[in-house]
Amino acid sequence: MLGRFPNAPLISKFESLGVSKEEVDALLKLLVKQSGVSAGADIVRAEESNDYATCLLSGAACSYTRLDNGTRQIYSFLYSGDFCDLHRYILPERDKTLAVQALVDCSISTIAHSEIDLLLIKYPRLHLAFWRAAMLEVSILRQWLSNARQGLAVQRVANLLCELLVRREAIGIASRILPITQIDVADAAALSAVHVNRTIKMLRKWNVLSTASHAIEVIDRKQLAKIGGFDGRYLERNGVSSGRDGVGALSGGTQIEVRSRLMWAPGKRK
Amino acid sequence: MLGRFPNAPLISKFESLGVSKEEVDALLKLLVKQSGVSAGADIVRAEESNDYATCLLSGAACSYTRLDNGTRQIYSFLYSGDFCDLHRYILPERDKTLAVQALVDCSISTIAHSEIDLLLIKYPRLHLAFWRAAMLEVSILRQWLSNARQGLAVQRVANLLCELLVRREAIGIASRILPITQIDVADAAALSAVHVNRTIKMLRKWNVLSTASHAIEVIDRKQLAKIGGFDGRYLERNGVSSGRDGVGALSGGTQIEVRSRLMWAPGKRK
DNA sequence: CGTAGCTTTGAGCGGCGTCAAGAGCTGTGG
DNA sequence: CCACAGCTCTTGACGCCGCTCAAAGCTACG
Repeated sequence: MLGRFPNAPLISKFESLGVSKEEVDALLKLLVKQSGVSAGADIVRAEESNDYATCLLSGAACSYTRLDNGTRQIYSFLYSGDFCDLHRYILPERDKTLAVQALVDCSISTIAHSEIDLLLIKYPRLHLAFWRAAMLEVSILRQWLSNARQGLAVQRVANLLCELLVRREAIGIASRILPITQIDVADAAALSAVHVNRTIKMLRKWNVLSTASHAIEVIDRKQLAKIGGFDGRYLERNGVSSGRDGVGALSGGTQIEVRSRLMWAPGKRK
Repeated sequence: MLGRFPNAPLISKFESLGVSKEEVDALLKLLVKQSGVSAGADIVRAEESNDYATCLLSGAACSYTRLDNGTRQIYSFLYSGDFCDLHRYILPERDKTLAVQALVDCSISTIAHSEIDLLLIKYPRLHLAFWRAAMLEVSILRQWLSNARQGLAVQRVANLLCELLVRREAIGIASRILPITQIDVADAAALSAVHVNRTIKMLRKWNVLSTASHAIEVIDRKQLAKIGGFDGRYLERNGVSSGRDGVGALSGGTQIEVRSRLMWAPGKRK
């Protein structure tokens, strides 16, 4: 699952952000040291400053902070091709409490800040792409903010699951089984784990999720999008609407079950 | 109040983002057509695409969307020197429902997208500053997300008022009377107007806000920051911590009452 | 086969929304 | 100068969603 074309998602992402193939290649050449991170471990640790940036090559992660009372607040999900800690390049003195944790087994790569300096000067379109990516993050965060404040628990959970589905598809993973624990969902939707469970129970009763216990498997995506009020357009990287029916990429789509890792991540999580 | 040095906040903002005086001047020369917007009117309208960007020279505004049920969702506040619609330059096909509304009387100026193209090429540090500003927005949105999900209404309102205080000071307004209606606070904190009122009532009883009815006047800023769990560092533009006591710029500070417009804006708001 | 972590289910409660009504302030038109 | 309209602010009663506490069943793994 991990092998084959580890750089494909990164390439397609940057091309959709307006970067030429030559420029992406220049970036790839500097992403040298690859390494693995097991599920539950931190990819970027809080209160630690690096002189390099980290790029997620495969797997899935989340950015989060740990509050005083111990709760983990998830702010966003990261997938193949996403940089984890560019804020530490551009604003090194800020967001020191923000960390990134692997949700499943991941492989990552790093690039020195000094190399980025040179890249930006040499390739203005790459520079523009980074700005675009930041603006996309703003857009996604607005969506999360809206989702967090508005509506019932069912809507919030449904919306979250829809985003996960679409973002996984964007990098070529078509499984309808989401490799995420209910606790992760709780921290991302800002609900208690108990109530997330009750909510999922309802979605199962409505035949939107599979009744197969111990896994989150989406059966009826359209219904899920309807419940969550999900509009996938905010996720499309190139900003060009694909002209679908208002639920983003959630219409049809073939499915290739990738059951490699679905639940029960060993998790050295605290 | 508006006159004198209309560009001062913009200059200081971009200088703190690492732009040289010469580059700011180049930007200023292109910000030509100035105009006024009265309180309650839209500065940027939803579902309208422009070929220019708008910069707020004076006053205060908020970015928002209108939900299906009619509620106004406020995502951020804008002050002097902030650009209102750069997302339409960098991602023209997205966030079409996002609008910007003047909270008080404002003066604005515009710059053509084509001019920005040229500026970015000629002045890479300006380009970098725009990226930095976007990252700052991400940082602020994370704070709002955290604030929206965590804690009680009192904390959320207190946190919001603290941000308003600090951001107004950052552009030289030292008044402790906030020119904002309780309804605006409600839409920004995602609470009902009724409950915001009750919350303010409590803060008044605790001598954190003035009991002077019909205006939000902060008396005890330290207490307010404590209640709201406010850490002003996320607002500092240059990213360099000023080494204060953990409540950002909320320590002391002279006050110059600027009562020009405080409440009871006529408001053609729907 | 025991332990650790995730999931499931129940009981009770409290914060915040909703609905409703009234009062205060401002600007407008007669 | 007064009346009116249209805000915003204020206050009360009531109901519900989601949190907390608590305990038990499942799955994986050493």
